[in-house]
Amino acid sequence: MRVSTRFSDSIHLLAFIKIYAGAHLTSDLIASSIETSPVVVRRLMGKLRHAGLITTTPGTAQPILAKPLNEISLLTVFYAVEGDKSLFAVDPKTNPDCIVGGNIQTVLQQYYQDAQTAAEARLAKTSLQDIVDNLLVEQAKKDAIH
Amino acid sequence: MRVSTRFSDSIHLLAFIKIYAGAHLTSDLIASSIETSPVVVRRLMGKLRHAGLITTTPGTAQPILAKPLNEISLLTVFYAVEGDKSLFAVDPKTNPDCIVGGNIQTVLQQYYQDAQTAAEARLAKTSLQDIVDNLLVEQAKKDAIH
DNA sequence: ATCACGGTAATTAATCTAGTTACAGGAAGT
DNA sequence: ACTTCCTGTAACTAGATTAATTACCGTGAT
Repeated sequence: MRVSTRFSDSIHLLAFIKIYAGAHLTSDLIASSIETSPVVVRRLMGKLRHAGLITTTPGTAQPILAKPLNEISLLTVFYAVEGDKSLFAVDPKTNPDCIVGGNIQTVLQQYYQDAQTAAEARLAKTSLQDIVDNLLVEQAKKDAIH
Repeated sequence: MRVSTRFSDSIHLLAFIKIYAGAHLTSDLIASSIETSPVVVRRLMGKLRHAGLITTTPGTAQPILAKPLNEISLLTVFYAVEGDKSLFAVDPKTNPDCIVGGNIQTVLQQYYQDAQTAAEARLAKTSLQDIVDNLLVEQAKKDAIH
């Protein structure tokens, strides 16, 4: 199953808006940082807007963060762009006339949910502000070398 | 970002071998429980064999569990069939000449790893014997009703 | 009015999964 | 030996998902 980069790109996008708040933030400029197309950026912004994380005005650049970044967790972003999609997939079509095939979904579902909840709890602990702070630290490390 | 049903099907397969140990365990029979094709079953068995979870003899039915099921965790099965594939995908191609694009992979990687480790820790806590026990309980519930 | 944008739909290309077909070879009964 | 029932794999196909692209409409500022 192919892995989506929407989640990573959305975090990228939000961090970019924060860090380059002074620039003329067009979808074109943001796309050049993510190295994707402006349409992809606008699609992501659409999902983030629906989730109430940013506000935008049609026809005008400059998306605005709707909340302070320390109030937005990675989990919030994940839900915004990926919905409540599950990390582990149950095979929905198995033989119901079999002890295994007839009950496996019920049994696996709970363990999968536990694992996913554990992962989500970690994502909930990290805010976008943490990401921005880390980005600046990493950049400072690079600058120190050169 | 979603795990294929190989993981679920492999758990199914191993549980089936245990529960129906008395039957003539051909890949055809197992496939009829998973509702897939015998070839898919044999492919999965190949991975499980390489991981040392079962032994098989070419030309002969009856795969054999290489260890007691309480010594095989869900995480072991996950690694056997999915490798160390990550649940969250970093976007590898971003603009290096940008504070965000140039450092985002490094930063996200650690948080993603934390989240994945948390999920894996949960998977490691559950053994295939737990799954089998639960399957039998669920089946008993059904039988009690009818 | 023009120009620079965002919003969104439709299409395409690449990739992954699972199902299928095909076939070589092992094991066991006759 | 021969036949039959299997496993082990490779090759191919169909479907689903993702991201990139093309295209077009509408908005807002100058």
